[in-house]
Amino acid sequence: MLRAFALYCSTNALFVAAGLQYFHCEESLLGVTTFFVLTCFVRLYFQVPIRPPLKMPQLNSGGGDDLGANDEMIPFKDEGEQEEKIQENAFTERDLADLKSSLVNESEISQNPHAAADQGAVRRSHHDEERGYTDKLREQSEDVSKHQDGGMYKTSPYSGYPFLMLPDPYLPNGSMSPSSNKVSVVQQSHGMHHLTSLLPYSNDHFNTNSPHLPADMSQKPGVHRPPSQDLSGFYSLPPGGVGQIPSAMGWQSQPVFPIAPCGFRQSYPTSLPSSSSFSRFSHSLMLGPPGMHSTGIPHPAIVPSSGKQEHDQYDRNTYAKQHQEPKQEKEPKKPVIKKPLNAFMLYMKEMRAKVIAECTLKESAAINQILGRRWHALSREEQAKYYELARKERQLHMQLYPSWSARDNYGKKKRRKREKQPDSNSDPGSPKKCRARFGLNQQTDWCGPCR
DNA sequence: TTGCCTTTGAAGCTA
DNA sequence: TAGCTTCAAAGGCAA
Repeated sequence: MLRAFALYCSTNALFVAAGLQYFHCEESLLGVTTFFVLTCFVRLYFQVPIRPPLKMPQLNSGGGDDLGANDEMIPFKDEGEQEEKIQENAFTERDLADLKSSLVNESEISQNPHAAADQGAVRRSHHDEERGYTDKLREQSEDVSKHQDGGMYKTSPYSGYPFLMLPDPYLPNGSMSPSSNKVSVVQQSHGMHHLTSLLPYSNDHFNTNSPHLPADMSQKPGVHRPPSQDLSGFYSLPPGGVGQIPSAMGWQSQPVFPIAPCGFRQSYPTSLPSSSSFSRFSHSLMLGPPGMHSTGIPHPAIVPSSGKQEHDQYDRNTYAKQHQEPKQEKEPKKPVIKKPLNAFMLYMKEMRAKVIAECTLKESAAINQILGRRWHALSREEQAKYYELARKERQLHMQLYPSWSARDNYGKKKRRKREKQPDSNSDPGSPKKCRARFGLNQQTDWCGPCR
């Protein structure tokens, strides 16, 4: 029995030493140590399970008696069986190391299981939350790498984007920053010459408080008001309007805007210098009849009622044909007033040529996809410029065509009923829906989560 | 020849 | 009021 006790103590020297250290701070060290050693022996020798402590024994807790030193156990070793015990001891040390390791893991988990679970949940939630963004990021990064767009792309707005953005502070009092007052519409395509025009929106013209504009911008549609002199220079009068356009404002006398290469319509100068400026003038319109209102004032929103292709054909040939074929005079087609362009359309007009040049793409569907992603990648300020331009366009359009309604053009395209497809309006994740979900202003508030 | 594709936003319509 | 539809630009493509 005693021999077995000595043997066990020698083979479990580390364990016993650890137990001694565990109680080394006690006053009655000798009694506690003796009791602990005996208890350990009795428990382990008779295979009574010992519950490991939740906390690891504090080794070398600093100062005090080093009662836990291994040499304390030397008297228990049986020197005659030392070699045999060495191997055993090594084995038990490995077991003890495993036990310590398991205790460490258990301790770490048990110390704050909720925190660990929360951390995991947060990670999962964060991961799920960012998954959509990362998908977009991946798309964008692919797009960036694909198109080698060094300057156009910015750091992804998805990263670190606040979940709920504050209301968009852009355009306080309806005005923009001086830089945003003019939007560069540089179009460069396929090595052609630069086609640079500006949209020098003048606050004098577009500020609702401007004396140039009628005070009652919200006038009832259908009530014609003679347009202001400034506006008459770039927007034709409403069909049937009583206003007369000065002959000097005819297209022949207008400064010619450069013709966009590759058939691209030139981005129109939305801004209006007080003397002579246009809004949404395309090169085709500059050629004459296509956008020519009956008054002789060209306007990009006015196109032949037969549609785009006829419009394009009109651009190229109709002017000459019109002089050769007087038939058209017999059947004057009612001009169609197009919808004012929204912010994204303005952006597309500006950036399309650049994307085409960069990506050597021609299909508008693919280009528009790229532009759509780039649109979302734009900063708030950059998008705000286009929102402001679009807003002014609508104001101007409303001014010049007070009786016009978007309904007027319904059915003009004769579009077939499409199959149900997720679009921007039906997509719950679309910026429009997202703004509505968060109670944000549809035009001015930024929709962060949708970026 | 004409509509589709593809994008976002504005406006109109409907329930 | 929410949800849906249409149109605005653009050019290749298919029927």
